[in-house]
Amino acid sequence: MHDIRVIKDDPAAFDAAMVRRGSEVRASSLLSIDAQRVATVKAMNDAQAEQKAISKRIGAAKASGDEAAAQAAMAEVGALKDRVKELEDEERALAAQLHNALLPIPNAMDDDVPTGADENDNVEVRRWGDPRTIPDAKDHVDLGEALGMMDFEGAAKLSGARFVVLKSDLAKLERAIATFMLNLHTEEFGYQEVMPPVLVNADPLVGTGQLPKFEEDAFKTTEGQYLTPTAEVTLTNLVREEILSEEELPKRMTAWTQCFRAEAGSAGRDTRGMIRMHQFSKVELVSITTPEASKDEHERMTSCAEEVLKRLDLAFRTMLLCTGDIGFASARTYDLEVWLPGQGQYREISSCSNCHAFQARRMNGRYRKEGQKKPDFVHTLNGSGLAVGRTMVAILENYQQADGSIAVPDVLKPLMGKDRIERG
RNA sequence: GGAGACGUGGCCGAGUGGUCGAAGGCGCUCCCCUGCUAAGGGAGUAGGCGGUUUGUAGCCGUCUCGAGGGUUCGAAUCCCUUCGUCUCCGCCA
Repeated sequence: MHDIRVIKDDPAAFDAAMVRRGSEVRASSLLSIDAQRVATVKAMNDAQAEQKAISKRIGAAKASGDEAAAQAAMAEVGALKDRVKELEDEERALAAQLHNALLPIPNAMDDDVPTGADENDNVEVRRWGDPRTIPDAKDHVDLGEALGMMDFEGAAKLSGARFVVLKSDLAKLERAIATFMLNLHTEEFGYQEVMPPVLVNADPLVGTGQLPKFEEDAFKTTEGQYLTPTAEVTLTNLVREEILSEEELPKRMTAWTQCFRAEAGSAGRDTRGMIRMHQFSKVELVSITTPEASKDEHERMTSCAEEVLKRLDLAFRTMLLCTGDIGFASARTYDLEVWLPGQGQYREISSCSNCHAFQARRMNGRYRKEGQKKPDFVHTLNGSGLAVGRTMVAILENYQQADGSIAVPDVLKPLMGKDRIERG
């Protein structure tokens, strides 16, 4: 969410930021609501002060036994009471109107975010590893089904399309991948492991920006709660309504959770295989930092995600997303794309975003700077470290053997207890 | 799910209709005193919004005692709703 006072200070900058976003929102419409609001607040405060003063006189008169003076003052305050209530209602309505107008507005982006229309305009910033070329490479679906460990038909019977049932060593591989990632992030990078709920109220989703604009992407229960599309929601919202001390920052958290997405806008896209599921697991990274530290933290977080791919010896490239591809809440985003020999292309496996104070303002997450009285909003960052399902896809396709078996990456061998996955 | 109790400032804890944003204690900050591995004295110590202002300093107004609504000239204090916590029972992984 944007700060109306920042918009007021420099409406032209806000308008320019929205033009880059392709948003039609302009400062003038917001500022006129705010001007009404401020005028109403002023009138309301004045009326409240008057009412309060008279009420105190009544109290004093009663205390001194001057019943006549008390009655006179009570008569005086009668009309004022309605006026106060009227102004309070008006103020509340205008504040809500402004709030609701600000909520669907996307974050402003950093100046160095490249201008572009869609993912084709993203800019490659680095590349690691040699993309494997495998003769007659199979994709993960053929590999997994041939092993008898990846069952889309069984999943369809249970839950419909875009679900998968993993069995035997692939079920175990899911667990091994997640454990490897969690161990790396907690033991080497200082992230605190968290096990959050996957069912949340609406407020946290408003906080991170999934609501109100993207309601159709989420699964909602009959109780009015939502299945979380990513642990970014729960981890980030842990600082909701909090005022942290500066020493607590940066706060780094990681969680392995199931993620649920309706994929409402993706009909027909990636319908084959495990790339785009309604349910998948992901190891998420979240950092809460001071405004000064978020830029460096963004680089650090991205390198933490990259390290996972390096240790798995999976070739990847790091992309700086362009203005047309970046997410709603993000000011700057790196995507990691892993090489998939079965598909002959790089595919997104992680997305690391710096949201600045955009989410913090929505959830009122703040910190107090040492020696400073007023609290300030924290900066929030989130990244996948990594998507577990897509990592499995990458391992299957990159480590496939001519006989259809899968070599286990070195770092996963201890967790798998074997160095090859083959049909049993 | 049933019954009951409770929800106050960083923490503990008073306050059951009148100047209470709120006693007292602890913690913390600053100052003073003391010259010793401790104590004493003083001051300060929530957040939001708005105004004033060069200013995220100060000052002024207002709102907030889990949240929302109501009664009243006036509510932390009364009523309703709701969320949460605890205890007992039931159920259960």
